[in-house]
Amino acid sequence: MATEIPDIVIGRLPIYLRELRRLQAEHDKLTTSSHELGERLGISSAQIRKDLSHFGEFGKQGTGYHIGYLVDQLCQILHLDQVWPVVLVGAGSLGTALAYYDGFRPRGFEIRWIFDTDPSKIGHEINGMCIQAISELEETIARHKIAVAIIATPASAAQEVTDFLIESGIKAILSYAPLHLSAPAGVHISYSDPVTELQRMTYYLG
Amino acid sequence: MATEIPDIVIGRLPIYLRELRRLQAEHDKLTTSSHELGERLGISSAQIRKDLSHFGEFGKQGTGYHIGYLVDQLCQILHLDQVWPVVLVGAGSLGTALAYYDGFRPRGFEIRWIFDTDPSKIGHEINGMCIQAISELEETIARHKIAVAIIATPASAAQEVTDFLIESGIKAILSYAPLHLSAPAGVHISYSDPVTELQRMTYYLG
DNA sequence: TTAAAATTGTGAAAAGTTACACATACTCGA
DNA sequence: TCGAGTATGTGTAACTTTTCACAATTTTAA
Ligand SMILES: NC(=O)c1ccc[n+]([C@@H]2O[C@H](COP(=O)([O-])OP(=O)(O)OC[C@H]3O[C@@H](n4cnc5c(N)ncnc54)[C@H](O)[C@@H]3O)[C@@H](O)[C@H]2O)c1
Ligand SMILES: NC(=O)c1ccc[n+]([C@@H]2O[C@H](COP(=O)([O-])OP(=O)(O)OC[C@H]3O[C@@H](n4cnc5c(N)ncnc54)[C@H](O)[C@@H]3O)[C@@H](O)[C@H]2O)c1
Repeated sequence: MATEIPDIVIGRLPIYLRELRRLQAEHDKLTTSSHELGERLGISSAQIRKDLSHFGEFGKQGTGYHIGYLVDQLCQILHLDQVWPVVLVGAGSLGTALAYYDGFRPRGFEIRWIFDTDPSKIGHEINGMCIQAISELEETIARHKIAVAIIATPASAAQEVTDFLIESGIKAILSYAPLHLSAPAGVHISYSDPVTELQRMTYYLG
Repeated sequence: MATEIPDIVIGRLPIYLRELRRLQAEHDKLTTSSHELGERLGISSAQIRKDLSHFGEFGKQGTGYHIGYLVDQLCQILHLDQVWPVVLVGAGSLGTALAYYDGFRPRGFEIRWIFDTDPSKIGHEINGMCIQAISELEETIARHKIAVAIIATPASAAQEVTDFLIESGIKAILSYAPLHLSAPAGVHISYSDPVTELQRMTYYLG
């Protein structure tokens, strides 16, 4: 039980959490089962049970899982018992949508600072936040001990931005720029590229 | 060689293609090697060779891969020797950013129609496209034989929209709504949820 | 011409992941 | 209290994916 937990297991926990929250919002039922959860997510119940068993025994035979309790446990495991402050770099059309997005806060994240290099954007406000010059990035991250950043710059700037973020102390980056980023061990990077997702699907279309 | 190719292999091909295009744009070198490509992507060279070997022998011993030729082959495999017309559902802040995004076209996709249910949005233009009522969706998809759609509606509408898209003939959907969607076999669904990505990373942060 | 270097494609081994199936334990109603 | 039903947690088997390592081929340079 104390061995290294596979990344692939960690990756499913947020999905479970998301669906449990939906169950909480929909039903007034207090419990669910690995079978119900799996049914709703297209995942086998055995897999859900095995995944959760890496972290403890959260269920009860005959009954299933208490939804609220499991949500709490998953939040603890994923370190979501706090709101993570987030830095956004790139205040273009995507960055602006992200800055206005109200779906981060209730799930544990909040974009609090926005940076850009375009002098015509610096000083303008987006959703109550002032777009700041990149020159202020390092001190902001240090002062507020920020660990999480989102990159929404063009691909051409993304590696340079990444290097600077990491140098400044950022430990997790979600990048929307369509390229692989290099980072030292200990820094976590996720990607969101709609085109690779679409291309993956068109393989299967005649 | 003629057996079923694993999904996980298909999923890496767009990444290879993306990096090959970057190589094309950067260098004037005409060839690359599995080692160079792997180095740039953080993937082992053996994996790249094995992946490609599912589809044929594209390389040359001692030399590596001709970049242009490999790009062409990957485009053929992924059915990117055409531009796929795409329907966008949901003209909110994210949908608007997507509608303006100029990164789709050069990689094989083009958003051509935008649908929404909000009467105050219908009739307005985004990037030269008129926002249309959902009631026109079915006929548009049929008339233009559209196979690909992007969902950028709130989660609460997404399953209903999905059902309608599929009923109308859509075969591949990229959804930004933060929930699992049900679809019959033969319909492909991909997801983009920044929060699950961030949550996956915070697991590793103290 | 020859030897060293580079590089592929691939069979086989290793590692990782998922599915199976069942002992165990709780619930509910008679 | 009992028996039927439900559902967990898990050891093991089956399957999938990655890595290894090398024969074969081409390039390069002496
Ligand atoms: N627009 C979309 O819908 C969409 C969708 C998916 C992915 N993306 C990707 O997201 C990224 C942003 O897309 P966008 O459409 O918002 O682009 P955009 O051109 O509208 O905005 C990019 C912003 O980044 C800023 N920028 C450039 N260099 C910078 C630097 N070194 N430091 C800080 N800021 C810098 C620019 O000034 C600009 O404000 C791109 O990589 C794009 O490929 C966009
Ligand atoms: N804004 C972001 O940066 C962002 C980032 C990631 C994911 N998302 C997700 O993307 C989706 C859209 O986000 P948003 O911020 O653009 O929301 P939004 O509220 O700005 O826009 C949603 C749009 O969908 C339309 N809509 C509602 N029901 C519809 C229906 N049945 N058919 C067609 N259109 C319908 C609404 O009229 C509205 O125009 C949400 O699910 C959100 O969680 C948004």
